[in-house]
Parts: sequence; C-alpha cells; structure tokens
Amino acid sequence: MFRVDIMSRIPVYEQITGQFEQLIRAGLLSPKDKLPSVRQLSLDLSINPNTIQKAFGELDRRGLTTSVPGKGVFVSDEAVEILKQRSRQKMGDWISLTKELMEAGVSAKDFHQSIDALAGGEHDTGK
Amino acid sequence: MFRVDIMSRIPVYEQITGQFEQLIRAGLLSPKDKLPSVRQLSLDLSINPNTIQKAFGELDRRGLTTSVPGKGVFVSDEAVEILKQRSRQKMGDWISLTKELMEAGVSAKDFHQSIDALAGGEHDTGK
Amino acid sequence: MFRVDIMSRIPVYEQITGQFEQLIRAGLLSPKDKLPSVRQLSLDLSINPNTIQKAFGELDRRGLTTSVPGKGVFVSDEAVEILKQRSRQKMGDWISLTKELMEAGVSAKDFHQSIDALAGGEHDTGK
Amino acid sequence: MFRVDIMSRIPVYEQITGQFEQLIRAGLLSPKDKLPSVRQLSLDLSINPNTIQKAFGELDRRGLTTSVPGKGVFVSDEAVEILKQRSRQKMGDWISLTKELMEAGVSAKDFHQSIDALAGGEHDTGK
DNA sequence: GTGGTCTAGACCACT
DNA sequence: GTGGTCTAGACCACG
Repeated sequence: MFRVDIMSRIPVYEQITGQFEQLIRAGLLSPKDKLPSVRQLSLDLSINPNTIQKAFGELDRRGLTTSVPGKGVFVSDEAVEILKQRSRQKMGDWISLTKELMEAGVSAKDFHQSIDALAGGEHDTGK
Repeated sequence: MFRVDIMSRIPVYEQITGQFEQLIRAGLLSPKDKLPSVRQLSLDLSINPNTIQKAFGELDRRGLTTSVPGKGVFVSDEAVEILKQRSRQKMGDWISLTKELMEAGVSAKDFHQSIDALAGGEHDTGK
Repeated sequence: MFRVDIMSRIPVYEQITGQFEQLIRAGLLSPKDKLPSVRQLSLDLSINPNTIQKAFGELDRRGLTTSVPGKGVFVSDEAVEILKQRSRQKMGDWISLTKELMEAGVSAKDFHQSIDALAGGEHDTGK
Repeated sequence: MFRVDIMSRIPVYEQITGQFEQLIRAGLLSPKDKLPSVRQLSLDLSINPNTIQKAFGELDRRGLTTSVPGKGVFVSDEAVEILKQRSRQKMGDWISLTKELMEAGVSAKDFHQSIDALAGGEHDTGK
C-alpha cells in the first residue's frame, strides 16, 4: 500500500505524509480511523522509526491527525475539511500564477498543451 | 500610451511597472532607451511624482532599468534577458503547482476550463 | 535602542534597515519576533511614518522580515541564514576585487594600511 | 611576452586586453606606441584573428587605444590616466565593500589574513 | 490597532 | 533639468 523511494530527492518523511494525505482524500482513511503504529510501519517500509515519527509529527502539526499517547495516531475530524481548504488555497495561487503568465505572453494554447502533457496525454489537442 | 486606473485595487505603482515591463517585452522599449522623466510622467498621468518614483524604484530593483541621477532612467542591457528568465522561472513554478493539484484530485478538464475562463475574461475580476 | 542621525548623508531609511540587520545578526532579534509598529517607531525616533514604512519595505524585500497587514512585522525564519549567505557572497566579491587591484599594482602593504584606517575610524567620513 | 590560456574560464579576448593593460600600467607600452598587428598577434598566439579584433575593439572602447585605419592601433595619450582613474574607482568600491563587511562583523584581523593569503603569504601575521 | 498606498509640497546633489 | 529623499497628512482594508 505504501511506496517509499529512498533515492528520491524529496525527503522520505514527505513521501509518507503525502501518501497519507492521498488516502484521506480518497476516503480510504476516514476521521477517527487509526493509522498504523510507528513500529509496524517502520518494519514494513524498512525505514528508521525516527523518520516515521517525523512524518506523523508533520501530519499532527497540519491538523490532519491527533496523537493519543499510549493508544495511537488517529485521523482528525477536520482532516477532510483541512485538505479541501488547502486545495482551494493552492487553486487560488494557481489562478494568480496563470494570470501573471498570460500577461507575460503565454497563450491559452500553451497552457492547454502543458496540461495534456502533465496529465499523460489523455486529452487530444483538437478542441 | 499609458493607462492608469485609479479605481483598481491593484496599486497604481504596480500598474506602471507592469506596463513598462510589457513595453520592454514587446520591444517598444529597448536597452539604453530613456524612460520619461518622473515629473513628466507625473504630469501626463496626473499621478503624484512620489508614486512614479516608487514605480521606477521597483523597476530598478528588478534590474530592468538603471537610474542615473541628474540624467534619467534607462532600460538596462539585461532587461530582456531578465524578463525571459523570470518567465521561465514562473513557468517552472506553474508546472510544479499544476502537478501538485493534479495529485490532489483536480482533473485536466477542470484546468482546461479555468484557462478558457481566464483567457476569456480580459478585465480585472477585482472590485 | 535606536539612533538615527538626521544630518548624515546616508538615508535615514538605510540607517534603520542597517540597525535592524545588526540586531538580527547579534541575536537580539530572533525569527518570529515582532518589530516595533510603524507608528510607534515613528514617534520614538521623531521620523515620518512614511520613512519607517520604506525601511520596513526594504527589510521585507530582502526576506529578513514578513509583514502581516493588521498584525505587524515579524522577523522571518530564514533571516539569519539570509544574512549569513549575503556575507559569504560579499566576502567572495571582496576577494575578487582585491585580486584585481593587486594585479593593477596595489601592494599588500597598501591594503593593510587601508584596513587599519577603516578599523580605526569608527564614525562616518561622510560630511 | 603574451600568454593565453584557451582552457581558462575567462574569455580569451579579456585575457588579451588584460595583458595590454598590464603593459601600459608598467610603462612597457607608452602613449603613441604601436600595438602588434592583428595578423601578427594572431599568428604568434595561434588565436583566431576575430578574437584579436574583438580585444582591440574593447581597448578602443575603453579609450586606451586609437585605431588608425591602414596604419595600426596606437596607445592613446589618455591611456595611463584612464587606467589610474579606473583604479581609483575600484579602490573606492573596495573601501565601501570593506566597510560593509566590517559592519557585518568581519574583523580587521580576518582581512589582514585574507590579504596575506592572496598576496602569496609574503607578509607575516605578527604585527 | 496594524501595514500599505497615495497626495502635496519641499529640499538636496548632480549634470 | 534629473533622480532621490523626507515630511505632513490622509484614506483604505484587515483583524
């Protein structure tokens, strides 16, 4: 279920937090669900427990999880809302940036092509 | 040649820097060309000299112009290159951000629609 | 805590930014610390709020502070690192320039004397 | 008399102008003296004539030489004065930079050591 | 209360 | 004439 690439440039703990966020967004992990224990995940991924701990700390700091000492780490009630909120924020940033680039001369066509390229070319250019 | 909208929510001095950047990008203003004087532009646009000064200071800071006290403000030799460089940078940011949003579940179709909306609405949404 | 010399030929706003940089370098002002408000500092130094504003804008531009409208101006998390980075950069420039001057015939002895002169005279030579 | 390093990062034409400046500074080349011809220098250094031409163009642009079509390139009367002027300018820059670094916490001792290192250690630290 | 922007009018140093 | 700085006083949006 989890994949961690030791060789990647992006920190391992971020790879972990990222995947948990995906699971929550997809509804595979819901509020009050329990995350795997630090020890267990550490063994499964062959990753230093400290790194797992750091990832969990990040999730906590972002309000996505709640740590209950002695019991485990649980998805917070507001997790879904927080993720939505963050997406809205980023979408706002994306719109601002797109506007700026348009003023700098980038055409709508350029954007459409880039998007198709990023999406894996599952959309034909003819529109 | 210049248009300033005093009612816009975007600061007047930014409107001015923006238009000068456009002129340089379009080649209507080339390296070593002289910009209008602070006082002259102030009169033409009915804008306080201080505001023009702030705009020119911005252009200077960005390396697009060189101010020579007592002589005037001139387009720098590197202006065009700097603008290109900045566009490249921003395009890179845009791609990263788009990728992130795709991972968060935004579909290619959503992006295509947003782009068409942004390309269609020429005027400021602000105010 | 602050001293501003209105008679100095170096602009007041630069004197202010300089002193804040000193405070940060000395650790008397740490990341997330709040700077005095524009109005308060304006009263304390008997300096026009606009001038303080300009100084704060400079600090912001340099990444040393973060302005939060309605709340205040705060030392940024990266401030210390930025100052260190800038010193490294300037030291590199200094070495290049010194090499160049040596090639142009300036002797090591000349440099030693200049340094002692600069280190001895604490006050501004200006005016 | 001339040495050009093809592998160096600094452009060949700059290496050439640099060496001519040295000769003028040292008095080995005086006002009204004739520089070697483009063809001759090209053969001696095994360098493309265009590169030599570019170097000579630079010297002309800087006012150090005067090209007389059909006769040759001659050291200008003002060459020595221009070089002195440039050194004064650079020395001013050096002083400003040194002051700045001192304010940023670099001690006089640090500077003395750097200078000795750059000069090749021909000056003992004991002072 | 905070920071941010703008106007009006003034002075300086430099060319 | 030019750019650069400063003062005085005002208004806005935000928290």
